[in-house]
Amino acid sequence: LTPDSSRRDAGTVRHVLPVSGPIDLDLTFTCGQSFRWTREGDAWRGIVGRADLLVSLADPGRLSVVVSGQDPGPEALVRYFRLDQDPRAHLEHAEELRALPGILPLFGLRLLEQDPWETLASFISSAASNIRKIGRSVEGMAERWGELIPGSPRRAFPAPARLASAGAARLRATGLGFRAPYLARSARAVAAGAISWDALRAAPYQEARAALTALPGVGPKIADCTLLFGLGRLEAYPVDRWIRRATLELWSRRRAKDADLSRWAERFGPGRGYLQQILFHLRRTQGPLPPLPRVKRIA
DNA sequence: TCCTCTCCTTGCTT
DNA sequence: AAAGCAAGGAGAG
Repeated sequence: LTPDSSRRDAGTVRHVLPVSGPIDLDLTFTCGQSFRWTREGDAWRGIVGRADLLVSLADPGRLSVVVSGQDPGPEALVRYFRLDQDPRAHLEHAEELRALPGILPLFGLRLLEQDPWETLASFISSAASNIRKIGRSVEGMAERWGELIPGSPRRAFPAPARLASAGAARLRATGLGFRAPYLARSARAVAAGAISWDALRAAPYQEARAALTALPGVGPKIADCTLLFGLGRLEAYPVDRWIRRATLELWSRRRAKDADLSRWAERFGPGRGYLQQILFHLRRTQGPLPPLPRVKRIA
């Protein structure tokens, strides 16, 4: 335990952790990277692993985390919130975007390093859906097949084998729709050991991406989301409808395809996943974006 | 091989 | 009320 960690009452622990760089909890939890966080007054409550967390800003630069259930410990919390990294360090190659009105406050958006399986399953559920509905699906799966979390009314996200044995029909009944068979089959594959998360963390980006797209219901976009949000691969840059719109508007590229946009984004460096998340949020909340001064054309 | 089109659930919005 | 839309992917042609 750090000097700032203390036991409050039975089964509850509080950690107070220093934060490097800006942090905006509202942005971080609503931007669509994670689906189990809800606002509770000035704090945010969410499920991480087998823990129920209540997160708030204790004072400037310090994060308070009250834990029920299985305590991840301060080190794991630092990793989950990337508290030791200033998000702005990942945006060094995106100088031209500082000119965009309203972008500076978005640097408080922090990419979370989440569980890879939960991330994969969540984003398989996300195809042609929306953030609220994805949240309901994820919560529904946890309610039905997740393990109990002591001290919390909610449950952990179910392991691959649990969803595999649930089967497509029951997943469909949980609101997964046409994505249910994809998720059931991918769960079976993961439960059978078809994917090694450690190998994906270490592999070259394109290889890791190819391994994921081999799963049913996983195309380039969902593979990139899994790499970015679940495997700490900040060079992943998921291209979805919003990023497509934003990129076409900012750089006036009307005929570019998704693969072109992925390649285009390489210019934003190894931390471009951060930029993707910021552009995603910017485009959704601000509508059409003004064209930037032209620099280079998409190949 | 690559492109384009359609279909696939569901629920909320217009 | 019908149509559009929502962090897409698979399959056909």
